Amino acid sequence: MNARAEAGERSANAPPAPTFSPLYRQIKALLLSRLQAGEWRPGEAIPSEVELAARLKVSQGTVRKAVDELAQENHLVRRQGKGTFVATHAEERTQYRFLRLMPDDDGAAGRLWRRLLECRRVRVGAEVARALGLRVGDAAVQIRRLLLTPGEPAQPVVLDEIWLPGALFKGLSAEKLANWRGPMYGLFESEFDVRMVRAEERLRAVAAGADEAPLLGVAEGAPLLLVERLSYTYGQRPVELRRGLYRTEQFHYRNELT
Amino acid sequence: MNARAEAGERSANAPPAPTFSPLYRQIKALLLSRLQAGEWRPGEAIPSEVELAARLKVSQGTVRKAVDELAQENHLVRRQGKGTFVATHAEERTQYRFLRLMPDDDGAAGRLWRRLLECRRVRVGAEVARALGLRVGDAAVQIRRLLLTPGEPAQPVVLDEIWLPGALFKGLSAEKLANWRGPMYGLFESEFDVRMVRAEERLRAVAAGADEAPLLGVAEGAPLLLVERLSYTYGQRPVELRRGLYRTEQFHYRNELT
DNA sequence: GAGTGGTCTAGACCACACT
DNA sequence: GTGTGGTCTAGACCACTCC
Repeated sequence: MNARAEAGERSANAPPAPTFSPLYRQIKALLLSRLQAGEWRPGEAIPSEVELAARLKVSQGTVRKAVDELAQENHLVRRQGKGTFVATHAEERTQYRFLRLMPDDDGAAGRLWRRLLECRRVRVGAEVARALGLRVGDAAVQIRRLLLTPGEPAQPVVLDEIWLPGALFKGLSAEKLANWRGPMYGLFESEFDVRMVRAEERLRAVAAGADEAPLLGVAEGAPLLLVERLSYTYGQRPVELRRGLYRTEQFHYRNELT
Repeated sequence: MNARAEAGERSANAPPAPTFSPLYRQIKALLLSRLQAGEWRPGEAIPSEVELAARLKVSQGTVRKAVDELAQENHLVRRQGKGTFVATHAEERTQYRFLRLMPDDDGAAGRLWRRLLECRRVRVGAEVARALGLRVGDAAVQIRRLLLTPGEPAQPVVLDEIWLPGALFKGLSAEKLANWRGPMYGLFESEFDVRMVRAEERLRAVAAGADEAPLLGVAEGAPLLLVERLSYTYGQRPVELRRGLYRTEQFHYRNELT
């Protein structure tokens, strides 16, 4: 594809084009579609700005603006002197990008331990189906796990329940999950080619139910923070539903408003 | 000040300057300091890019990059064909910028009604003093209010408790608050020259206490979402502490993760 | 038409990383 | 040294707003 040609069409048309978009946005869209197609893997470098500019027959400044926006949106990571890389959840820098839970005292946040409770294939009900864009009865992987404070005695902090579309996560098993070191989203990237690019969360306060209370070590009826997360991959496609119950006596959910 | 001269010094020094910062960041800092000094009021236009470029003896592109970042950080608002304006909380577009509470069903969010419960001058205790950077015993304004669903019967949704440094909010009274239409932060801008620039929130689930439960129309011990907000003005200076208790049966706290 | 921000270009030079 | 991203410039032209 030649982005410049498209730009030419744009300006050539007499009436104000209804779908006008500047050249750098066309290039941004092109790069996004290549990322979506998996042309470069997470952590890999994309071609340099000068090379992209030469190939697309535009100036380096135009490529730069496109890449700037993609970096801003966490699709790419720029590293001066080295190149521009596809963002990944498997790196120190961006690990737990989506985790907003923080210990009250300290900011550095000693990481939490994981304990897998369950991982099985299920058929989805109406609610999960709607959220993930599936049909009722479609296959899904359901995971339940605990996050606990490190050390002894380990205190449970989070009870997560996760649903993933079965079609995308074919070989996912309890064993794979248990043996994986690092963030779960890193596993999704490397084993299933699913990259989370953004997520929406809805928070509520709820009372602990009879099922959850013992797992979290609280009394039935104790207040818990319910965090419902819907994660999206490229193209606004939802690929993970997560329902977390957080104990917030020693931890809090941190948010920055700008 | 001549930004260019500073840039000259920077490059002239033989050793790598420890405080190196690119020209556009110096200009950004300059503009920020002028905003902080109140040179232009919220909603007013700042000088055009060409004018700033001429005055500062830099190219328009450099000014543009500085303004771009300030717009990104919500200090300025660009309007094509009109100019660049100082951001304000008093506008339709940015009203309730910091309010993340949403009704479950609908996205458009019918706005909530306010009922002022209390507004009085107090001396701050240790906790509030620390948060606001005051000394124990310093003066503060304490506000308590309810947010309720519109219509009849009105359902209480939020119980807010707010502390403001007394020195900054000298003439603030229950009357002023009650008569004000529009967002509270708009009142702070126009009457007290205090502009909220960013905020940090900490969320927890708590049980309704004996004091709050009747005000919110819930049973004692019912789960509530506790939202503690610390708002900052220019220069990382904290100027508001807010402690909100949210009922989340029909509403939720919405957050976007990127 | 005049003035504003928005896009695009081409070229120079700087800062950083690898080799 | 070579190649990468980062900064800065100067100038052209486009899109939008208001008069």
